[in-house]
Amino acid sequence: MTTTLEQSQALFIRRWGTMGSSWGISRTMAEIHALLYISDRPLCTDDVMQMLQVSRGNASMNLRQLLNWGLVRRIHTLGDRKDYFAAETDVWQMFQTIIRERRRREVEPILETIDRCRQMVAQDLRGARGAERAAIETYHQRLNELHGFLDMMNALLNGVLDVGSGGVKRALTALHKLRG
Amino acid sequence: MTTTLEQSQALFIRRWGTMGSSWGISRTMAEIHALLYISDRPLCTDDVMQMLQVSRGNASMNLRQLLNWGLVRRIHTLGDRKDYFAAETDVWQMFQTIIRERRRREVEPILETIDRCRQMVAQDLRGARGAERAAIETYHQRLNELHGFLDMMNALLNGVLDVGSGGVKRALTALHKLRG
DNA sequence: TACAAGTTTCAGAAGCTTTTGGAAACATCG
DNA sequence: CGATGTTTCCAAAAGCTTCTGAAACTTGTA
Repeated sequence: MTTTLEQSQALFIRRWGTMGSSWGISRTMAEIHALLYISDRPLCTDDVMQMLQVSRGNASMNLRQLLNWGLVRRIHTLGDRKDYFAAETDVWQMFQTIIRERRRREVEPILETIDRCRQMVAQDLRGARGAERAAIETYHQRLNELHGFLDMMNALLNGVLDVGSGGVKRALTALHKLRG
Repeated sequence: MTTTLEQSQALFIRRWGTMGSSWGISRTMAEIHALLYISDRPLCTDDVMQMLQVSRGNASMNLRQLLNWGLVRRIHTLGDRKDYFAAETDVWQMFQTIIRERRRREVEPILETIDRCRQMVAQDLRGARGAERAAIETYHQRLNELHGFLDMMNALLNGVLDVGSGGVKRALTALHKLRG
């Protein structure tokens, strides 16, 4: 027999998994995260295997990845040798963790690459003439714009993380009042 | 012979492609976008094929996808039957487009699912007792928190999109002064 | 030390996504 | 209309990612 609760949870887990895959997170990893997030008690590897119908290896790999990200923590119970796992339940904390991870993996490498690309053409800019020069100038300028934008977004994100959920709420009501 | 400019551009294109794949955008699509973004003139399908070494079908498919997203536009030149393509070069505009697309595809479905999941267990909450009730309550509350958070982020994003790059810059300097 | 319970690793299998290349559809011009 | 050049579609192939299951490993216990 399947209860309404179980059906509802399965639906949520599936959706979270789908969303994960369009975010570069493996479906199973996202599903495990969803499962732990909505569970009212820590779960062990066998629980995960049984509830999501995945192999032991798979469950183990993805649990470790979640620990790596800092989205899930291990829980030891006295007198039980099994590892149990629980998800971070503070959504704001979760958000911070995800942002930091993604920034480290995605924004920083692109900023480094842009720097490197700019350096590579910097010398050529002197000395070049005509069409070649125009091409270099356009390229250089586009790189600058992109870099500037990413820097700004980084700063904005830092601001948001610093002021926290309360700060964002206050900022939003202020913004709302400003335009009536 | 490969110029420094070409090497630098190839590097940027590769990196943008890599980044794309961890964003749910196919590598080729991201590479084509990068190519058009840094080019100082519109390019045709053959240019793309030649420069990125991809097949005609592939180039065509991905160009269409970019048109769909609104990141690239078609350019017709008088006296030339070929289609030419140019990327949106205003980074802020680009950002808006990407945010809107991703929100439509990712945030909205999850909000709908959460609503649906909440409705499914709402009735069960009356009538349930003991452990079953505790499980439902926890689940319901976690869904609420997540929903609230996503709503707030949506509002913040709307705010950012509304005030534009100037507004964000002003907000950031204000924030910076506040804390000395 | 041997054993039991639990966890991690990894090579191969399965499944999914992307790419190719050719055929069909489409558009334009004389 | 037919010739010509361009774009789109699609089925098969390639490539990549994820998953499985069994073996290796770790840790605690007697």
